[in-house]
Amino acid sequence: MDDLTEMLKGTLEGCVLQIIGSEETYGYAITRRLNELGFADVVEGTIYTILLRLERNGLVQVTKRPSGLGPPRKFFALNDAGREELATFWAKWEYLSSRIDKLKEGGR
Amino acid sequence: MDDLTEMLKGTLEGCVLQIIGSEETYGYAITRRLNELGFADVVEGTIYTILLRLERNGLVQVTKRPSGLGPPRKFFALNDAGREELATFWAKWEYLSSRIDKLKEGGR
DNA sequence: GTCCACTACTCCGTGATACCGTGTAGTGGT
DNA sequence: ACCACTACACGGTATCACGGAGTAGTGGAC
Repeated sequence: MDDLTEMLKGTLEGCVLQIIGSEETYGYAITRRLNELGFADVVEGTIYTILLRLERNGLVQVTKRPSGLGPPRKFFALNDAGREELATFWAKWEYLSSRIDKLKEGGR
Repeated sequence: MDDLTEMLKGTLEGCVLQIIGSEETYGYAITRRLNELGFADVVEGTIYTILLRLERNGLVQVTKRPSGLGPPRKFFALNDAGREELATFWAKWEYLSSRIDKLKEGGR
């Protein structure tokens, strides 16, 4: 699938929130997970900027743990604000995707 | 629904293409149509920049016609390149929305 | 007959976001 | 010693939707 960059704007952050919400994890693993899920072109740099933003916005709780396999990992977990943000994201996604699907169906 | 701005990136242009593809129309009417369809906060300025971009990228055929109700209207219709771009857009949308829905369902 | 509302188009600057390339580090295998 | 893989960080770039302001044309209210 060719370039999805623009379409990912606004949704990729939500995807990261969802992944963090389902289990405490770290940047490198999140990137691999997204790649597996079909977001093939997403690279680490992108995920790290998103994680830094989540941290800055107070949506996650961060814990640094040694890895035994490379440098220490920064584990991310959602806090209450993060869970709320995730719910908002899904509400927006439902809203948007329903409108667009309607438009596709001939949309009157 | 609160701010969808970021989520619309990359999709709004496709929506405009779809509307133009279903009937030859002009900027002001496209904006009203989108508002009706639930894209409530989309404003004229946004649509005009998209229309200028479509024109610049050679995806539309433009015809100016007098209105009898205000200034003349610029009618837009898809050309072959535009129809191709529209098909690409829907393919991307299908791809992306299926991945995201899968992620939402617990996505492993 | 002057003001206002509605239609219709244009331009410019702003902010948010994903991407890219590069760099730094730690561990383990050959 | 070198290389591959893991893991994080940073700085610059392009794209896009938005906001605001401006310009025009028509017709109705008073």
